[in-house]
Amino acid sequence: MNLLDQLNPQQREAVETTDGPLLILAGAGSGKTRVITYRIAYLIDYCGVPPGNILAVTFTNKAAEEMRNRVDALVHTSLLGRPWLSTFHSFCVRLLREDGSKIGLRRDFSIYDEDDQLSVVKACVRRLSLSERELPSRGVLSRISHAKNHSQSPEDFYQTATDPMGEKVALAYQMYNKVLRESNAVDFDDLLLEAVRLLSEDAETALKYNQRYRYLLVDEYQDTNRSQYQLIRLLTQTQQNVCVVGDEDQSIYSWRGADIRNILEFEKDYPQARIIRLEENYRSTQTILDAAAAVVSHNLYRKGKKLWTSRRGDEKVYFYEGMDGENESLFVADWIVKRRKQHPDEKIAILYRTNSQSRLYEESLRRYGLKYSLVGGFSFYERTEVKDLLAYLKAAANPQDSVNLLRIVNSPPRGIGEGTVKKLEELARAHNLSFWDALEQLLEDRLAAKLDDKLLSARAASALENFYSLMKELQALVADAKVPELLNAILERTEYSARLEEEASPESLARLENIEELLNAATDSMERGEGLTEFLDHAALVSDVDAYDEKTSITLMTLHSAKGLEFPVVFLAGLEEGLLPHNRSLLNEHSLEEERRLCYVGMTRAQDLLILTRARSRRHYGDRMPVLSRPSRFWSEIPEELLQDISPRIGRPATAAPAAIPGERFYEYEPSESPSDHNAMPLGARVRHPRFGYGTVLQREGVGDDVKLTVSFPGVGLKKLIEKYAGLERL
DNA sequence: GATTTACGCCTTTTT
DNA sequence: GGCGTAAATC
Repeated sequence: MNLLDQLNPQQREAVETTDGPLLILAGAGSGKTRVITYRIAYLIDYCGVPPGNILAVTFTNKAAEEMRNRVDALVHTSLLGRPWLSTFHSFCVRLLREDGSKIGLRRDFSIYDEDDQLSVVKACVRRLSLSERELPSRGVLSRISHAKNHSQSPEDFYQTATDPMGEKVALAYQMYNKVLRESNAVDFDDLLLEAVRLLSEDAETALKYNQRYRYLLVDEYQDTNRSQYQLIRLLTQTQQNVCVVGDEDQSIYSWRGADIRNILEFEKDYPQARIIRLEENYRSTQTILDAAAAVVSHNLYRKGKKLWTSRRGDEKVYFYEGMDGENESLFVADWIVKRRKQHPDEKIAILYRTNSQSRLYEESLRRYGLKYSLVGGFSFYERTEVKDLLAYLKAAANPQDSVNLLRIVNSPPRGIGEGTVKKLEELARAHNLSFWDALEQLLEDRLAAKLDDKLLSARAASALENFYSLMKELQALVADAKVPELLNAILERTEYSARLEEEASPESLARLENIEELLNAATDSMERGEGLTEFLDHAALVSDVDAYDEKTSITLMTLHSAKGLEFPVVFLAGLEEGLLPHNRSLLNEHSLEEERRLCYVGMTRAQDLLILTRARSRRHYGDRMPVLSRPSRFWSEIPEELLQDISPRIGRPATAAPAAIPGERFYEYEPSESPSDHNAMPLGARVRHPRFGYGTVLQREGVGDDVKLTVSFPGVGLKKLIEKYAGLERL
C-alpha cells in the first residue's frame, strides 16, 4: 500500500515537502500526528534519509511515544537505526550529558524537580535572613521560573523588576543559581537554557548536532518558549530542513513563556518558508466544530482559519446547569451510567479548568460505582516514599546534591536532629563547602581531635558516622551495581521497608506497594540496558499526561492536560465566569483570549458528543456560603441553535423525580442573597490602607466576616484583603 | 526540645 | 477544605 495514498492533498504536500523550512498550520483534529509520522516514514523510505539524521521534538513523552509507535508501524528499517523522537527536555538532557562538559557542566549533574527547587529557594530566603512572610518562597520560585522561561538572568531580572520585592527576589534568584551550581544540579528550565548556551558558545558542538540532525520536526510549535525557539534556530544553522507544526488557536502555555510570535513570525525567521494549512477535521461532528469555531472566533489576535469536516452532526451540543457543584457532578455521573447501557465501552472525558475541581467528580463517580482514572494531582514519582528512595539514589550518584542529601539525612529517623543538621549547614557555609564535604570535614576533624566536644554530642557524632558510612557504601555501589540492587541495598541498610511492614497500617501498606512498583520500574529500566543516570532522568522528566492510560474509559483531567487527546464524549465542566475564564486572567485581554483558546481546546477534544455543564452556585474552598455564579461568557458565544438544554427546570420540587434522569438528586433552590453590610466598602470605593496607601476597590467576594476585597493600589499593584482585618479607611 | 495547636494562605494551568 | 509554617505549650 502506498504511504501517500492515505493522505489528503494538503497532508500529502506537507509530507512531500521535505527540504527547506515548512510551517504546517494544523487545526484541531486535522491529522497532525499522521502528517509528522508519515513525513518521517517518507524521509526514510522514499528519500533514503538515514533515521539517525532525523530529530522530532514534542512536549510530552506520551506524544513522543505515540509517534515512535506509529513510525515503527510504518517503517521496517530499525536495522538502520531509529529516528530520535523525544521531548525538548529529554533532548536537552542528552545533549548536556554528552557535551555539557564544554560549558563546565559535569556529566553526573542532578535534575531538580519543583520540590527540590522549593527547598533551594527556602534555603536562600533563610540565608538572606528574611522570613517566609517577608519573602514567600513559593512566590519567589514562581518568579524565578517565569524569569527563566523568558531567558532572563538574575541581572536582567534585577534591571526590569519594578516592584519593591523585585530587588530581594533578584538576590534570591542569584543565590538560587549559585546553590544549584554548587550542588551540581540543574532545574527544569536550566535544561533548556544550558542547552542553548552550549550550542551558542561552542561552535564545534553546534556543528556536530547540525550535521547529525539534518531533518528537524517540531510538534506544538505554538507552545515553544524563547529558549526552545533558540534551540531550534541553533540546530538549523547549516541546514534549514525544519518542519514545525502548530495551531495558534491552541496556544495555552503563555504563562510558561510560550511565545505565540514564534509561530506568527516563522516566515520572517525563515524567509524561504512554505506554509501549508490543514483544515479538514477528521475528529468531530460539524456541530461541535461550529460551536468551537464560534467561540474562538471572538479572539482578535489570530490568523484565522476555517475547519470543516465531512462528518454530519446529528446531535446538538448539550448543556446542563446544576444547582451547585455537587449537583453538577452527580448529573455527570448519572448521565454516564445511563449512557453506559447503550455504549458500554465508550471513552468519556471530564475536563475542567483547575485540578481542584476533580474532587467533586471523584466523589460522584465513586458514589455511582464508576471506575475512572485521574490525570494530574499526585503522580507516582511525587509520593513521599518514592521521592525518598530517589533522593538516596541521587545523593549517591551526586554527593554534592545537598537538597537530596538533606532530604534523607534523617529519614528514616536515625538520630540526626534539626540542631545537628543546622550545625553542619553553618559549617558548610562558613567554609564554603557542600553539605557532604562539610560532613566529611567534620568527621575528619573529630577524629583528629581538633574539635572540642561541645560542638557535637557523642550520640550525634555516631549517628553522623553511621550515615556517612552508609552513603559511602552506596556511592561505591553506584559505579557497577544495577539500579534494583542499589535500591535493595538502600532498603536493607535503612530498614525502610521493615519499618513500614512493622507499622502495617493501610497507608504503610500502600507505601510498600509503591516501593514495589519503583523496584519494578528499576528492573524494567535495567532490562532496557539503562544505567542509574538514565533511570533518574526518566523519573525526573515524566509528566502527568504521560500516565494517561488510553484503555481506561472515564478520564478526569484539566484542559491543559487534554490537549492532543480525543474522546467520543467530552464533558466540559464548570463553565462559569471566574473558573473559565479564570479569575486571574480577567485583567488583560491576552490572558482572556488564552482562556478562550483553552475552552476551544476542550471543545475540540470531542468526537461525537460535547456536554457543557456549570453550577449555579459554587462553594470556593473554605467559604461557608456557596457563591452565585454567572455562566461563562464563552457559553453565550455559542449560537443558540447549536445548543440543547438538558437541565432540570428551576424550582421543580424535589419530590417530582424526573423520569428523564433516574437516580438524579435534585436540590431545593435556596436563593442565597448576600446580606448587604452597610459598613462595607462598595466596588469602586476610594480607600486608604495603612501600608499600601490609597487605592480603589475592584472586587468583593464572600459575605460577613469573610468578605475579601481586591484593591488596586497604584505603584503597589493588586492586593487581596480580608475586609475585616485590612484596616481600610473609606475616603 | 518536641509535640501540639492556630493561623494563614491558598488554586490556574506544568515540561 | 487542606496544607505548611509559626507560635504556644508541655
